[in-house]
Amino acid sequence: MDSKAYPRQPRGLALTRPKQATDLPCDHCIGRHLNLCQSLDEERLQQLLELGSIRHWQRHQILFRAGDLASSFFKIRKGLVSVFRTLDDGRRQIVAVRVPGDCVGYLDTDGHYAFGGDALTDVEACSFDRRRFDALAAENPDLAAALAAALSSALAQSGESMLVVGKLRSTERVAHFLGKMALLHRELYAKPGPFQLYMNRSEIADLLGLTIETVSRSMTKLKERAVIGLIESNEVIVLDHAKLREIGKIDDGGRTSAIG
Amino acid sequence: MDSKAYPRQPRGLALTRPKQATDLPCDHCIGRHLNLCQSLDEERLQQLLELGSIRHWQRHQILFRAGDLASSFFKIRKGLVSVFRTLDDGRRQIVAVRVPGDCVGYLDTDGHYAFGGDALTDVEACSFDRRRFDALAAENPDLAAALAAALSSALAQSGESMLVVGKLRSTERVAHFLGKMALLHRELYAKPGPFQLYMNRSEIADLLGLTIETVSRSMTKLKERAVIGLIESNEVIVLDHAKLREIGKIDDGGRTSAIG
DNA sequence: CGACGATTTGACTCCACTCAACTTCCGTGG
DNA sequence: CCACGGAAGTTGAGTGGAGTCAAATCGTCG
Repeated sequence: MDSKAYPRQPRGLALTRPKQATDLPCDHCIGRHLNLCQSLDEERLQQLLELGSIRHWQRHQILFRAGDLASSFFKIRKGLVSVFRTLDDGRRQIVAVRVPGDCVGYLDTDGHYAFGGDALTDVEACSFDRRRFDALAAENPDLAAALAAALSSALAQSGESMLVVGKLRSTERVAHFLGKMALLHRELYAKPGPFQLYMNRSEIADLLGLTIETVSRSMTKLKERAVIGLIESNEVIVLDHAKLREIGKIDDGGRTSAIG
Repeated sequence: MDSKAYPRQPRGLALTRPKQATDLPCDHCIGRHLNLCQSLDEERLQQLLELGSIRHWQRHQILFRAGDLASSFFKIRKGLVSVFRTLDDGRRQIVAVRVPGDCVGYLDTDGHYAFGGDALTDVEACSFDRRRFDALAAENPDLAAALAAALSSALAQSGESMLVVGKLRSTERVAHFLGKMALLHRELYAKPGPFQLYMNRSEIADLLGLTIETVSRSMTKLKERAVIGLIESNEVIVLDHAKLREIGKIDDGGRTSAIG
């Protein structure tokens, strides 16, 4: 119905770059999900390491493009990656934000990437040949199990995101996002205080299924209610964690930790 | 913000029951996803079969409840299962609809089901002990690979759902849903013609992040435009497949087939 | 028939989108 | 040094689409 084109605000390279993008700790420090190196004997470990090569991307560079041949996937070591899908008319939905330790680019339809992958910050990732990895996994149950665990975790996160986008109001969504980012920050740095969002309003909007204006207004509301404080537009401090979690409907215990 | 309680229309047992709910073909007929019995030797196959026991549920019965101890998961043989999550105030989001061949109840946080599972139709499923299955998978790479494939597929579907719920307008969402259901119908029965939705307006609304009234209005619009026809409120015939896919933004080729 | 549940339809409201102006913040160059 | 331009973000006014509330219709079952 009424498929008018979305003239999308120009999504060119941002001049302002997050101050310490590459400062995000690497996965080995925090050991989240799919620890590919776990419990493999010497020989297998060697094989796995041979498959992977470390690569780097700058913010807003593309790791992989939806529809391209999915020859390899990536295990993030540093930085954040957005996984997204775009409609012909320009509407874009960020499906997940992946963090150090996560894998991206593993999903394919018919051998082609099912989603696109963008570097939200400067990114360092280990690139694995998909075919050879699968072959190795087929002979190493532990590796396969790790993969299944990672996929399970991602799927659970994805389900939570569905709830957020499908059922929460705009300010609730933004609160949810900020709450999850705060958790991520604590997990990565194990310290409270202000933190970077690493995403601009446009990216947050595409993640939450809102517009940049609505995101901005929601942030203002949360600021007015003294739930958060804004150091800069991209730097946030949570003033009332309980309230933020309540508004954002973040189940306490906070075991499911990523942003997805 | 303003978390007023949602008085939710009574979701009791529906008196009207889909005519041939148990008529949905079982997985062995169509071999979708995670074929657990594939490529196992005799001994392993025997072990696997010993883990599973076939169970039955009626429409609107609960397979598993979010938060309960996730002692076992289920491979659907007949029928449809909705996987959902509920907020304290009653808002509910159906995260995925699973079909014969799929597995449900595999996702857990800390050993407890991360989502709830409802029978959308009468359901026949094979129940597996989670712990013992994982142990078997740890020794059978093929099994683990099949599991990973199933999870990958589910994750890709989940991503597509995010796009639908996050970026499509109400009528587009309903069109998407109907298009996917039509595909499912063709896949299960390999024939065109009218088909059952197996879901009432309330369930469709909870799946698409809409209200029952909006779903109803969207269906009326599609009917008025001669894209679909309604035999009964629950029985649909697609009059213009191309148009339906166009409105619902269903990428052609239609390889990704499930509803999730 | 009468009651109830499911769905449809109507009237109205409100939240989020659209369009537009304005502010900030940079960086560049006169 | 300040002027200027561009990009990101904020704010405002107005619109529209989906939600809310309510009534009407339809179908089924007792």
